[in-house]
Amino acid sequence: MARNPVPVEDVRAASARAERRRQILDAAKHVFADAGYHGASINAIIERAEIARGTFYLYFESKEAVFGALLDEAMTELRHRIVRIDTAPGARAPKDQLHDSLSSLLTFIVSDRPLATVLLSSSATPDAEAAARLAAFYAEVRSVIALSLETGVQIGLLRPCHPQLTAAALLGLVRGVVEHCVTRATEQPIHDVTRELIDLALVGVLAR
Amino acid sequence: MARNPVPVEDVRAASARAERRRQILDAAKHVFADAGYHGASINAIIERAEIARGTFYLYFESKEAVFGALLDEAMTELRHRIVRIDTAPGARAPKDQLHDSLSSLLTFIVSDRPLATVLLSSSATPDAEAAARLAAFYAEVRSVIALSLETGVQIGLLRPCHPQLTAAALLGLVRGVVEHCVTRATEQPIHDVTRELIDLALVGVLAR
Amino acid sequence: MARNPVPVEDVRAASARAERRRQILDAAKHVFADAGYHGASINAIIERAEIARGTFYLYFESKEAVFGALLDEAMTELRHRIVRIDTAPGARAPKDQLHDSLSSLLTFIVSDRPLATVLLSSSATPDAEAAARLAAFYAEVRSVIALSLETGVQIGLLRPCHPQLTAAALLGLVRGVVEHCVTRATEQPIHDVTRELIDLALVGVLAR
Amino acid sequence: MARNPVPVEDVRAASARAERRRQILDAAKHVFADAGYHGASINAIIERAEIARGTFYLYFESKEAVFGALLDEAMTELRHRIVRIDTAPGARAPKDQLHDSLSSLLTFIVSDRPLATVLLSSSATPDAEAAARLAAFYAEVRSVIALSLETGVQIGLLRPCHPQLTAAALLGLVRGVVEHCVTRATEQPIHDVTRELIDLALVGVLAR
DNA sequence: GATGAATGAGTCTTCATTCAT
DNA sequence: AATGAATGAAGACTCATTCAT
Repeated sequence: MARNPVPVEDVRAASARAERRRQILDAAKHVFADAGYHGASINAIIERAEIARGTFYLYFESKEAVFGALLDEAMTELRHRIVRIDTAPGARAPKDQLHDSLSSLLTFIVSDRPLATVLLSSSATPDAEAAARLAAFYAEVRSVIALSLETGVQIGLLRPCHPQLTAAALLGLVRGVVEHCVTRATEQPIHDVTRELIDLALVGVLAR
Repeated sequence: MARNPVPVEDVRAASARAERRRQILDAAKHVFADAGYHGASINAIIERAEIARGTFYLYFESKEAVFGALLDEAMTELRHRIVRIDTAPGARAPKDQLHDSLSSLLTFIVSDRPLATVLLSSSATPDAEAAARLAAFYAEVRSVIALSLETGVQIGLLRPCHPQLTAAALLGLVRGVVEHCVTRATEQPIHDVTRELIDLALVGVLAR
Repeated sequence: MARNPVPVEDVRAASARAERRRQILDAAKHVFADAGYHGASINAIIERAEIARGTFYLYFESKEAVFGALLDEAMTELRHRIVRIDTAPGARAPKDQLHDSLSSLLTFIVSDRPLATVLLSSSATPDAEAAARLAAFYAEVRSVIALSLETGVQIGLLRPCHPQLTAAALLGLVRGVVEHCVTRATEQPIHDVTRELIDLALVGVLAR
Repeated sequence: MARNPVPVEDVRAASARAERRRQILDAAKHVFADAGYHGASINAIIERAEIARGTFYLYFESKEAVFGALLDEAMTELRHRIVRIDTAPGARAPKDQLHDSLSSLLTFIVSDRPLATVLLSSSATPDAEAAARLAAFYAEVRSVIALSLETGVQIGLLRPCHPQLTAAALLGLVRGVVEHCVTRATEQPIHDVTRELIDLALVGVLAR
């Protein structure tokens, strides 16, 4: 057996560092959720994380940097949960695929209330770059939805519609639902919420 | 006849005061839209309003107070445009009523981009009370929608649904559309947008 | 008599502002002299000036700005006192002209001990621009001296020498003398100091 | 014979320690020269020395301590090069002695640009004690010069002058020349510079 | 002996608010 | 009523120093 090229201490150190980072990230998430980007103070973050002022800057360059890291992490998670619908002949029913994808996404976001709060409210200009990044993320999601809509229309599954506008509306719809779930204390099972959300999007509220 | 209890000068003075107030309110609206609540500085507001620092505090108690006044004004305007659907036998088709009401609302909000920006982004905790007021407003709107949904279901116009959840979703949908209209430079006619929005809400995206 | 175009209050306000500025500038000069550029804290300056923290920034953009203003002011004063020797036929004896010019310069600088300290010690990198400005000033002085030397050599008044090097040496010589005067508590009359300085520069220390 | 009281390993260790110390001292010298005392950060020093943060404090008590050590070292070197002129009957010509002594001194200081920078600029109050030490060194030099001047006057070699003041002036003159040599990229041979400097000090700039 | 993560006092700067004129 | 100079609490960030490993 070859000698382990990465000494045990380094691994420990690395994971200790990662833990510290997580601890700060978590504290920051709560503070951002409570006070918004501008309202959040480094003071509040380090108090919550129970670290010294300087320690914060050992792990993040600036307030903006933590915020950015928070967004990036969330966006990565969310991206994993956004799956393109497979419309190939043998694939599962699109509605079922949609249900699973959305369900996973909602479960993730609703289970992390502070994160949801940050994502929902942070269009509030958190200083240039971070705002841009979030805006870019939402734009990306909208464009995924718009493309899906176009495909759906082409294969006759969906009725004709203005894809950009409809995508914006649907994203808003999901955001509204997330806000609902996060705000209300009494939580319905996510599966039911997802079903209702999908029904609303697919067939609307009108009785047949 | 008794002497007019309100002298002419006072009326003039009162209206001059009201104009000044308006001037400040408008300036504040733009600044809040550009920079968010925390990012907005009294400096920026008084520069835009072309008044002295102290004058600001002659009209508003604090930064939070202008923000609150701004929200209150907007909420009053919006409330006027939210009309309960008349489902009495002789009334116009519910869909047409809905179209007119929504159309008027969207026209109002989309034509005032800064106001829209403030309303959309201001969940970003602008210090306690103002945030609470906006939240209360949205809750009010949601409850109007929820009641309408319940009525609609009762009279068989709408299919059964979870009213709270669906109301939250629909509000989100409208917000998404407003954001779309405000963000995009190329503006579609509001009537078309409204029609699309209503179709989406009523019959969804699925082809029949 | 025409009406005074500048209202009395404005004049008062302007001079009040100027006084405030001077008050801060003086405080800053002492603090810079005591602690050097980096060592000087805004805290120390405002305490000495007996003003509030914010007031400082009403008059100066930054710490660097006060320092720059201080240097500029001093440099302006010094420039006024650096007079080119008139070597025209009817002019006063060059040595006398030199004496008057130097005497005025030394009187000015020696009477303002803190200023002298700042000027003597501030080659210690006070952040970019200010350092550059002071360096430029000294370079300017050196070049004035060098030119004078060249002229003197051409008209046969001075013996041939390397102008740049000699100018640097003479500037150092003056600085040494200033330092001497500023450091020693027992002050000789400036006229005597000036005479000695000039003798040294002109005929050296060697006995004939 | 008794066992050698200083084991070989200790010698090695001692010299290893000395090397480390030198390594840090050199790094510090460059950093102080680049950024001045206050502007210099321990960070910059340890990065340049390629050592860990804690290691620095194993060799020096504090930032001030390295600075002090730097000055002490330089002062020791300089002291070795300051030789009293021998005016005994059989001795070499005083001017030649002076030339050799000054030449050696200038060669040393000019060849170590960072050190020269530190020595020239460090009157910028590097925190109490170090500044005092440098001031003491300069005072010492001045007093050597003053004594030499007095002797020279007594033996009729020099013309009468105020020794303290002239010493201060001459020290300034040397500093001015050093600054000139260190600043200019194009370096004249030190011997020429020395000759010019000595001529200036001895016979001044006036033509006979 | 060497390391570098952690510390927290201290820095510069901003900005909502007050108040004498 | 209007002004704007003055205020000082609070903010983000730096850096010399310590100490457990």
